[in-house]
Amino acid sequence: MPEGHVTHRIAGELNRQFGRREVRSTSPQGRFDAAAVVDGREFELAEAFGKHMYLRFEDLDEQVHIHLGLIGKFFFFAEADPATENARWRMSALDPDVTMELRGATICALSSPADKERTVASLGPDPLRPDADPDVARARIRKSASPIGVLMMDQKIFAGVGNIYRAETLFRHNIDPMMAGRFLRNAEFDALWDDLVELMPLGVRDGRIDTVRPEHSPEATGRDPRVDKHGGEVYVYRRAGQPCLVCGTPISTTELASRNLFWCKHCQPRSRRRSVRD
DNA sequence: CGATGATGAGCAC
DNA sequence: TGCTCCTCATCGC
Repeated sequence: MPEGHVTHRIAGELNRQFGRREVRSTSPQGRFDAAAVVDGREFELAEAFGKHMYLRFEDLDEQVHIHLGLIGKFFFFAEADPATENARWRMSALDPDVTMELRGATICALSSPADKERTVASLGPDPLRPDADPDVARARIRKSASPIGVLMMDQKIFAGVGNIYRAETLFRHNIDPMMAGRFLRNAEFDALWDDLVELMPLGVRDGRIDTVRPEHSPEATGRDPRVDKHGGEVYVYRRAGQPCLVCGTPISTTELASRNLFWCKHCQPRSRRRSVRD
C-alpha cells in the first residue's frame, strides 16, 4: 500500500471518521503502550508528511507517529468491536460506530513535539503538500553524483515518492534512471515535479496509481498495461519483459537503491551527458 | 555493506 | 506452498 498517496488518503479518512470525536483506544497486541494515553480523548487532526503521519489529540503535546513501512495497513470497520487480536492499535468512536485497526506498521509510537519537528525537517518537499518548496529538491539533485533513480527514492529529496512513482515519472519524461542527478536539466526537474504534483493527488483520490496517458491506453495501442491491486495502470512498474506501451521494446529491470527498478532502454536511453548548461 | 523484521494479499507454480 | 512487495529502522560483520 504505502507510498505518500496512501498516507495522505488515510489521513483524510481518519479526519472524516474521527475528527472532533471522543475515542476509545486500545492495543490488542500489547505493543503500543501509549494507546491508553489517548483513550477517552478527542481526536483532533491527522496530518501526513510524505510517508509519515501524525495524529493529534486534545490536551496532549505528544502526537501519535505512524509509518506503515512495507506491509503496514489500516482497516476501517463500521462496527464498534471487530474483535481482532493482531492489531497494534485499535481506535473506535460511538454513534455512529466506527473502528480502525492498524496492523504491521513499522512505527506506531507517541512522539514529542521536538521529535516530530526533527523528523519533518529531515524530509524533502512533499508534492502532496501545498507548502512544499520544490527548489529544495532541485538543489539537492543538481549537486548529487548519485543516479536520479536513487535520488527519486530518497525521502530527503521528494517526501512520499516510492518505487512506483519513481519508475513511472522517469519513464513519462524519458529520463535515464542511471544518469547522475547533477546532469538533470532544470526543465527536466520541472517536468518531474509538475508530474508528481499532478499524479499523486489522483493516487490519493483513487487509492491506486494510474500513469498511462490516454494515447497509450489498451484501446489505442492494443498492448496491456500492468493492472493489479498494487500498481494500478502503469507503463513500466513490474512489467519486466513485456512490450513498452510506447515503442514495444521489452521493459528492463535491475536492482537500484535496494529495490527493483523498471525502465525502457529505448524510451529512456543511456545518457552521455557530461554537464548541464541551463 | 547485507540481513532482519513488522505481517498479509496476490499470484506463479 | 512459497515468493514478492508501494518501507525503513536497527543490528551485526
